[in-house]
Amino acid sequence: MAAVTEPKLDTSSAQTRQALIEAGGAVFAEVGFHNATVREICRRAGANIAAVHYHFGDKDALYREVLAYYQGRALQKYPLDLGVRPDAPAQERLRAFLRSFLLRIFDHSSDAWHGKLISREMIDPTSALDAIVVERIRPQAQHLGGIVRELLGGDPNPETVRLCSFSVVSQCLFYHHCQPVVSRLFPEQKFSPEQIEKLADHITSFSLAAIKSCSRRGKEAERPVPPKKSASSPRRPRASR
Amino acid sequence: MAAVTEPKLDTSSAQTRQALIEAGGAVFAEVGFHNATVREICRRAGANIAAVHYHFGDKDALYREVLAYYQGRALQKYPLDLGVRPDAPAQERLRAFLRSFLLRIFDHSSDAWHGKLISREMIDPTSALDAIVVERIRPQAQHLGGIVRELLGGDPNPETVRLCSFSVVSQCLFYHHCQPVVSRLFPEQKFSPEQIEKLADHITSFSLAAIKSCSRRGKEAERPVPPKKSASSPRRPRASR
DNA sequence: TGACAGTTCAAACGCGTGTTTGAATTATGC
DNA sequence: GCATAATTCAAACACGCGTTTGAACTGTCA
Repeated sequence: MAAVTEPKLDTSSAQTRQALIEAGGAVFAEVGFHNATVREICRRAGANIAAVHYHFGDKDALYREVLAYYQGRALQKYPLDLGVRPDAPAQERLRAFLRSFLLRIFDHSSDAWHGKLISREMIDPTSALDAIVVERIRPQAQHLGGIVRELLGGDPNPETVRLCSFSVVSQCLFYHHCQPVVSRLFPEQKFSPEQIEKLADHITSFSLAAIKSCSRRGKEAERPVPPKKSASSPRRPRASR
Repeated sequence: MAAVTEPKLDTSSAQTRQALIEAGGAVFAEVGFHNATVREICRRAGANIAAVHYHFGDKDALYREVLAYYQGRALQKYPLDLGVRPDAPAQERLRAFLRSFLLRIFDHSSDAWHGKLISREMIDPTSALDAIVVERIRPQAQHLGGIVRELLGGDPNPETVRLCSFSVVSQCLFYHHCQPVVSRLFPEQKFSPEQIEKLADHITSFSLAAIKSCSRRGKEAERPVPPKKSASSPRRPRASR
């Protein structure tokens, strides 16, 4: 209806191609690659079933195209550092990383589908996961690892860095992976922008306190005491077998 | 071959029924309900394709049966408290809860399939999820919530309890949901029993330190200061937008 | 206007799925 | 031992999937 005056803003071919990518992003993000059907994608794109074959070749090729397309947009909208300079304090960079992660997870606009696609790859991997790990996840892991290493201070054990990084990032991934459960357990829970900021606050302070304690514990064995006022010695509970 | 002397230890019908449940547990746990095929389950059970229909009715009914069967076994092998008394210190109970959770996740014996089945339900829910939330997840959430509430001390904000519980449990779920990624990022990482204990140690101390800090922060606003030596005021970083 | 390439369309193909069938086989009870 | 029920089996059915097809449509240039 709206396209009467300018029947070809772009070539009609490019339009359907774009519509397929966007509909594909939506469907793949919602139900995953395996459960997504070409018919549903074409229906949402307003295109014929054969359009996927004509424009991309097959479903796999469309999926790769969708992944590549949203990779660029997601990184553009939510860079890892969210505008915080790399020489900013590690605490600030951690908070920026976590906010970026959460915003990506809870963003329901089309720009955020990439994060959901990747989360789905983690659980039901396709052949595209190997490339995703190298191109997207490894850089994120190194980025976070750098922050954690600085927070731990000194020359921390690589395994400690890894464990702490996992502990941090897992708190974000939880809200994406387990949304069906969370919404059933706490139906009243809404994820408004303010709630997301509270969530980022919580995860940031939760993680900072924990990492500080890891740092302290790790150093106890080697050095006298880090330059802190007076930390109450953290007890390490052990289940009495 | 071994069953020559006693061709019917049980009725042969009950045997195939049991074989189907166990094969179903394996296949459902490996690839999820949607991707599991009746043919593969029957092949592993050494049964005919029609056996599922004959003994259970359809694939959905078999799935529910599998879920119910392993529910009992998993709770028996890995109770929430792992033998730690409910009047034990909260720190000890937290560690028991986390060890139980991790052991369930990394246990590759058939007793542990239930945990994997539930984890899969979280991500790709079937109609069975509602019952699972009520029967399994809610009790776990309440169990953990009780521990966290005690660790926070006083009369903590329910939202704080929820956020901390999520932060704790997410660190365990991560290792189940993201194993494909973890194994690609760190191929050398193995999850031996000793590694799992180290992991439980890490998550326990990480969480304990973080919860303590939450407790401190939450009380600052209302009461003078909790009975602690002298806590260095935790700064809350904010990204300077 | 008319040939032509680019694009869309409804229909169908081949395949794998869960399910069903009716005969063959095995166990059970008199 | 034999009729009867319970169980297993190979084969097929109905359906949805990704993919392919050949005709119909659309816009372009001479």
